[in-house]
Amino acid sequence: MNFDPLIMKPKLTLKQIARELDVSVSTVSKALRDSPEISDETRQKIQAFAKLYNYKPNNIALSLKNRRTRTIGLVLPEIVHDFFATVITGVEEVANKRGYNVLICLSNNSFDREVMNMEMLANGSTDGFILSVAKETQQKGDYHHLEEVISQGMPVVMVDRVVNEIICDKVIIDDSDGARDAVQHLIDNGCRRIAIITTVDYISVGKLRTEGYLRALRGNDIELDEDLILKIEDVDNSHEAISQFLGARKIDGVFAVNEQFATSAVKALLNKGLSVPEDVLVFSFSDGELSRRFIPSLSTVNQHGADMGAKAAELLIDRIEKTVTDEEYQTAIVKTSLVERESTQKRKKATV
Amino acid sequence: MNFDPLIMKPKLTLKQIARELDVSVSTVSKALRDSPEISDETRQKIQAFAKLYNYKPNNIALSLKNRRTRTIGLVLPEIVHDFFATVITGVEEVANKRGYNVLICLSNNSFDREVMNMEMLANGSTDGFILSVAKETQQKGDYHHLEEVISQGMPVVMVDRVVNEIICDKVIIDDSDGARDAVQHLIDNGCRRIAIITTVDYISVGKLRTEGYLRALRGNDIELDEDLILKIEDVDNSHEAISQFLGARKIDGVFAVNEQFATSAVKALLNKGLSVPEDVLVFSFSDGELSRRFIPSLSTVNQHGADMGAKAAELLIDRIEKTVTDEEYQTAIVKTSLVERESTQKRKKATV
DNA sequence: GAGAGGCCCGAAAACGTTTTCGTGTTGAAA
DNA sequence: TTTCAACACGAAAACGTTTTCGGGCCTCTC
Repeated sequence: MNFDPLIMKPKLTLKQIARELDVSVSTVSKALRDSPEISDETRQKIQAFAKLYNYKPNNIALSLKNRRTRTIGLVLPEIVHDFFATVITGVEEVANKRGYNVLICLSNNSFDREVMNMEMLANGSTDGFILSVAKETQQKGDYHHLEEVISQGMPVVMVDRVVNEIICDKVIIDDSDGARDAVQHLIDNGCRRIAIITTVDYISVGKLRTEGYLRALRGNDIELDEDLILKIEDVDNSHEAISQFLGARKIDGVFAVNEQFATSAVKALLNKGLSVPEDVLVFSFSDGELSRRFIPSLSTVNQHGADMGAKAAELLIDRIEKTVTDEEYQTAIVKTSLVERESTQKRKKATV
Repeated sequence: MNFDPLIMKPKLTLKQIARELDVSVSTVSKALRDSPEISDETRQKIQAFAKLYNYKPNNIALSLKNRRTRTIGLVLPEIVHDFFATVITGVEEVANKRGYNVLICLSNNSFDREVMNMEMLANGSTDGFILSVAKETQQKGDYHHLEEVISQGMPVVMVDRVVNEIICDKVIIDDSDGARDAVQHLIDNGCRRIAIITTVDYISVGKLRTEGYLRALRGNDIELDEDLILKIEDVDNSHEAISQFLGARKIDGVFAVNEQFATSAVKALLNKGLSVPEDVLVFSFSDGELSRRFIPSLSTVNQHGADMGAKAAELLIDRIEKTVTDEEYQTAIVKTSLVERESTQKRKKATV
């Protein structure tokens, strides 16, 4: 079936139906919406015609008229890591269920692109935003673009990487508790010299996870050794740093705040002649494909990204559809859960 | 800064500027677009005002007027696997560069959701589609929704999972060649009994990769052993099947058509007491985080997903912006490339 | 002083909807 | 026969733009 201009059938409009059936546009519109103003006869005629030619109202016209687009903007720093991918899945699912589309923009962790994207979408394309702020934005601390859209009356929900200075709905996980639980698990399994591989402090979640690590140590009266803390600035070139760090220290456990750090750690330990989990236990954050498939499979703190995305979409759409906006902004905390796998089980079982 | 209704400043419109400056709406519009019809004085006054209050035209109104949305719809089967994530990145990048937004919908490999999504977006939300068809759609062979949007004059570009029955622009990789090269590489490194772990044939890319495998064998006069071919139906529960398959056969090489199969294969081999790459070489398809981070890191056929997405976006936007549509539809083939890593290097080097 | 022409600007239509309001016709009640 | 309600439908405005067209006023020229 080649593309033949002759059989092109452009979208049907109310006006065309009206002309065809020799009624007015208003009559067609009302008939299709089952208005009692229209007689049964006319209504059935119009509905039959519309169905036959598969009429669907034009979304853009509806958006303009109703001044709402039934579209939500999702702005993410990146997408290649499983966590954000699952967030998208969650957002998409409830958005679709509630009749919304999802416009996705990637900031690539760049402040400028984040601002650009939001300005682009704020001009009518979107009824609200779900946002996980770019690394660079957190570093700069410049949030004028957020204040801007909020002051225009657009609801914003922040996910995971939130900024406290902005008042809006938020969805986060108990980063600190999750980290504490993970480290506690290491301690329970006999670890005493536990290294942490984390991010620099301006990344909110990195800072919180570091806190959790510290709390776990304190809670078990293990003296903090600052020398066992590695803060990574540049994630992309982290492997070398991790390798050197672990190579020079004697430890029995590693807590890494993401899968990348964790796998680098395992590799470094193997190169050093140690084995995981026999010599060193490794616990990771962010449960993704990588952790599941890795050998040894990695114990992780599951962030339930899909749940977070779903919750964020619910909050946003509720906010969009509320006429009265008197409800307090809330911060939903999605519970993490520990997923125990081979990397923390001393007696290595061949789990599949 | 709490959200205060009092400092709400809703979006500025031409009408408001006009009223404020005591001119007509048309004058404002022309002034902002630097029309020569407007005197310097008025123009500067209006532009200054617009800039001061940060006027931005409403996208929806523009879309309605121009009957184009500058938005492209991207419909994908899934997103948690790196390949599609990189495709998104590529699409997003050139779309943004050329002033387009990207509406993403996930079909979750479901036919119904694919149809729903496309119908939703086709009603004016989108100027065209980039699509990778759902598994279920390929299985059913029902493409009426594609014919539908195409007959309405919306350009469609298919990526990776294409269907030959539909005439439109396509972006694919040389699946068969890539697979052949990978298997050739195994042969060159001494493999003779090479197993393939692939998908069922209705998945277009799986079938093509299987073809490449067969071609490589033929090209080297290696007799085909049907018993070394494993076709997986259910990806999610594939590990058990792979484990049994490899456990019962004597081989010296494995070619897997995706990262999941490859990692399962490595695990199964290890459980069997074999080591990779010393005893068995493993080559995978789809170069993602998993292959890079795995131990041993996996040799893969890199699909260059970002390039594919970028190319698809270019094709689509060209098609959208062409007034004359006489150009032939083209199928762009993005070259794959082999990435050699530890899983096929007999002398295991500690690459980082 | 009158016509011509150029300069600026406004009115209106259009994109595709929905909704309010008005109006003509019909039937029945007075 | 008149009046009034119910009924069925159409006209028009509105959402926020852009663009075409027309017109008023000034200046120049003869």
